[in-house]
Amino acid sequence: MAEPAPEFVEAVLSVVAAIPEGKAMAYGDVAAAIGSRAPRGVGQVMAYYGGEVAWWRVVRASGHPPADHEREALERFRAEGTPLLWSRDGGSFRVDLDAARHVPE
DNA sequence: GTCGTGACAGTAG
DNA sequence: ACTACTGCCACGA
Repeated sequence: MAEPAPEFVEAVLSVVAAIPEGKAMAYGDVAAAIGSRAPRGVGQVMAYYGGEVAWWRVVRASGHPPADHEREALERFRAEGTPLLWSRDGGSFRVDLDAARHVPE
């Protein structure tokens, strides 16, 4: 599998690590924060090095958590008090980026 | 230099 | 709410 370049990885991890508790960022926002436009590249890094960072604070532009990881993410969000928007039946949720969006310097 | 892949984004229906 | 399509960038082969 394709292992991302250390520089790009370091840049992504740095941004993700800078997200405070109760906050969140979209993949596109992270990419923009490092001066790139590769939300997919960010996803690649998370897939390999996500175990060393708060990957749950990185969600899609719609606020949906990463695929196959929403259960883990939910526990983190619930523990950190991240603003969540639940569906009417409570079967699914999404992060309220309007309130939880972290704006890097 | 080209192709396939990906924890994506945005728009259209 | 959903699916489908296109566009984007980064990486390994």
